[in-house]
Amino acid sequence: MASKGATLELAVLGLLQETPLHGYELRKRLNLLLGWGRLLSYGSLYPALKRMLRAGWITEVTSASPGVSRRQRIVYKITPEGTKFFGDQITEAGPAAWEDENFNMRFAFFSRTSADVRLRILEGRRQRLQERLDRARTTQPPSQPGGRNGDRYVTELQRHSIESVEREVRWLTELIDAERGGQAREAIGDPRSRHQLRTSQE
Amino acid sequence: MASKGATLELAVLGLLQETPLHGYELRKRLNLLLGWGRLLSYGSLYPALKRMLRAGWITEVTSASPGVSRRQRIVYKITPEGTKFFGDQITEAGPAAWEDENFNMRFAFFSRTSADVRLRILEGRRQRLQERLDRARTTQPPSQPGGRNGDRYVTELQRHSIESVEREVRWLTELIDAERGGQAREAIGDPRSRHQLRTSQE
DNA sequence: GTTAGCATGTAAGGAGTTACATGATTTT
DNA sequence: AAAATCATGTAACTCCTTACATGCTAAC
Repeated sequence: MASKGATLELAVLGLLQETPLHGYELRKRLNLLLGWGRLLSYGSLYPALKRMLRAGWITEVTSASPGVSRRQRIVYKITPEGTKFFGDQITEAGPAAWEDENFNMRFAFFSRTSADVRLRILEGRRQRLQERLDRARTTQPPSQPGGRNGDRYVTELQRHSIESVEREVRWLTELIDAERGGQAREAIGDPRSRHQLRTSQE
Repeated sequence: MASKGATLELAVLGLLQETPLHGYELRKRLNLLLGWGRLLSYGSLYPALKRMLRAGWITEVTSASPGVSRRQRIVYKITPEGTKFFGDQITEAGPAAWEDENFNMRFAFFSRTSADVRLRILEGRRQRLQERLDRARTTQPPSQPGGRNGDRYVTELQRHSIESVEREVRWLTELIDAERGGQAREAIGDPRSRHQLRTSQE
């Protein structure tokens, strides 16, 4: 039953793994983490938290210690079962991991993913996009299906879409190289790499 | 009632405007037109066609003339009411037109949209993306909300997302310039332009 | 004291998917 | 004759949004 689209649940567990949080704060962080489009609504989040409570992945800890703020809030903590579920899901490098809706979330939690799983997810994602490109390139050239061949705007839209996907493929390739380079360097002790992940200044 | 998400309906009407089609073929064309991700399912398309029949936007024309293929198929034709509805919707240059889910479809039918509406939709879309960028840039720098500041992968994901949006903004700017250039050139009779839409070879 | 933002929820409904069910036609 | 693909649908379900409803607390 919990095999399909547990994206939201997983993201919540991922955040709670770092620190307990209440719903309102959770929503803000989820919007930063997942959402480059629509914002998550409360009507989506709170019922999800209820489901997760019932599943035993999280527990309510009504903020009893009015330390910083005396505002009462319902704080959620991850349970050992929740940690296990998160670990299991995040470790799975199957199709679910490289679908459009899930990939970004999986990527965001890559720090808690082993190197080989990271690599397989990145490669699976690239494969998926590559297939999409192949389909697009073969169905496009002959004649637009929109009646007369080659509506200017339709053509331009498709050109831009293809370019966007190509760009993402290049990005993934760089990341894959970096992952492989990282592994190789770990193995042979070489700190250099051209395709490194940009590290934050510190 | 028909103000919200009539994306699928509109796309169907747009295609039927060119030529009558049956469901199966419609799906294939919609997938090319709209879908750079998920494929439209029959469970979504056929009920939509039923709704549109009830609304009076299309009519069934059971393929009585077995010309090319003697296979019987249900062909849908757009009605005058459907044409009117499509025209009204496609003319509206409001927020609905530059949302993520709708923009591509609106763009795909730009050939049937007047120049001023095209321009307003492109500008609205660019504005929307610009706001998204501003939000992203201001909430990002100080310290990641994910606990310790700057998880490498989260940072990389956000960098790539911002770059993607920036790229789309540049694309829109080029298109806007092209539209304005086109209008200006029409007015003053100058055939030159650097930011022209790529035209198909013919 | 009133506005803005924090905080938690529920009910109704929209939009789509998956899985199922069926059968005709074309290609191999 | 079998397999692929064309073609049309329905039922159950998932996931999410909108709109509503409520009340606290901090800042101006």
